[in-house]
Amino acid sequence: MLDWKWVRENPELAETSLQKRGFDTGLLQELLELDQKRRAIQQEADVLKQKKNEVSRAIGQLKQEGKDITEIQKEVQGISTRIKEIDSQLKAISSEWTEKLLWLPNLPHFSVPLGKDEGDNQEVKRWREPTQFDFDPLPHWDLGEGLDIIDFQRGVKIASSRFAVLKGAGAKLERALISFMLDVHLEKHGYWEVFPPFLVNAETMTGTGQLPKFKDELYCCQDDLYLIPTAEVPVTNLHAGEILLEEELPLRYVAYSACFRREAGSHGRDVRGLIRQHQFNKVELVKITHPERSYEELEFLLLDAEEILQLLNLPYRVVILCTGDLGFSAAKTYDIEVWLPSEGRYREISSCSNFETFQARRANIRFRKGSGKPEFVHTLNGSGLAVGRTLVAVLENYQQADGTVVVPEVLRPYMGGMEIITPQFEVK
RNA sequence: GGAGGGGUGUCCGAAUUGGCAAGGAGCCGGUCUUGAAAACCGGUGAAACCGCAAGGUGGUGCGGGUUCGAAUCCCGCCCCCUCCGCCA
Repeated sequence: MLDWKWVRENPELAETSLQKRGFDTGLLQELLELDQKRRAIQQEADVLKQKKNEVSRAIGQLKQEGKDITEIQKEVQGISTRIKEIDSQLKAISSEWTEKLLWLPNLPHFSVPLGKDEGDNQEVKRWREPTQFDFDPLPHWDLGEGLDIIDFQRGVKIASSRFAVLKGAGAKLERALISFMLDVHLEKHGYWEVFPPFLVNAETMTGTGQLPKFKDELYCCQDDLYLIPTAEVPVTNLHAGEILLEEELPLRYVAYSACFRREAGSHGRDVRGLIRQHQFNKVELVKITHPERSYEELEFLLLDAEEILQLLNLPYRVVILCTGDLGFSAAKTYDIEVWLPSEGRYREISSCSNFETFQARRANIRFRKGSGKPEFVHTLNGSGLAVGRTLVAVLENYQQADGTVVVPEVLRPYMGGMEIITPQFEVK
């Protein structure tokens, strides 16, 4: 949610800023008009209410003095009726305005490069060169099936397309990656671990910006509950409606969760393999910071996520998303992309964003400076990392000519000392 | 799921025969002090909204209703606690 006072005072700036995203500014105009109407109606209502309150107080006085109140009572009855009419108008226009405001995206930070789509994203860093092979590297789905550690067919059978089953060393590798990532962020980077609910209510989904606009991307359950598309949602909303102390900022959380996405708009993309699943695991970093320090915290967050890939010795690059490719709620986003030999290109494995006050306003997360008025915090998050895609990257980058896969050294303690994944065929 | 109790600010907590939401803690300023603490004095302390301002609206878990006027009365819902039932 944008700072509406600022928008009202700077409508042209808001408009050009939204245009940079390629966002149609018709909605902004509608909101500005509604806002004007709303204020006019509220002023009318407030004057009448003031009158009503004065008269009501006078009635109380007169009654105590034992005087007759029938005349004055009749007079104020008319006012009350009128107030009810205006109030219902006000309520209608206010809720229309509030609902529409939730559809307006965040404004890009000034440092975000101008651009139309992902083709205009700018590479800002590259770590190690793409892995070289003296044989033709296989895609992870062939490796996974050859080693019998990924079962795509049975995933589809028991659920639907875009579901897979990890087996044996594959399941263990997934679990090892989760534990490894959590431990690095806990022990080395000083985050605090939380294990959140995977189902949340509509209010929580609205707080981080998934609702109302992206309802089609979510799995809805009964009882007004939704499956989370990322741990960002429950973790950021932990402090919804709260007033934090300035001294306790920044709050830094790391959370493992399964993530559930309908992928409604991506038919035909990444249909093979584990890259785009309806359910996947992710270790998420979330920071709640002082507004003055959020951008330096974003840089550190990015480094924390990058370090996982460095420890795994996987080649990657970092890009900054241009205005046209920026997500709905973000003011600035870095994507980390890992090298995938089978595709011969880098693929997104982490997205690190600063949302400034956009989510804090929706979820009403504030902090208090001394005894001053509460102010909105800045919220940030980033994948640290997407586990399924990391597993893909490990399989593809660590594969050998015979179809076996070397276990990265840092993961061996989590794999019972296993050094090479070889075919197991426990269950056929 | 059933029965009972509860939900008031940053925190504690009063007011429920309808009539401006007590009091305290905290916080800020001051007096005193070498400094601090304590004490005392004053201020502040209820989201949010409207207004250039003065000020106003609003505000007692949420949403409605009755009334000139609702924390208080009525209806619906949510959450917490205790007990019962069920359950990993």
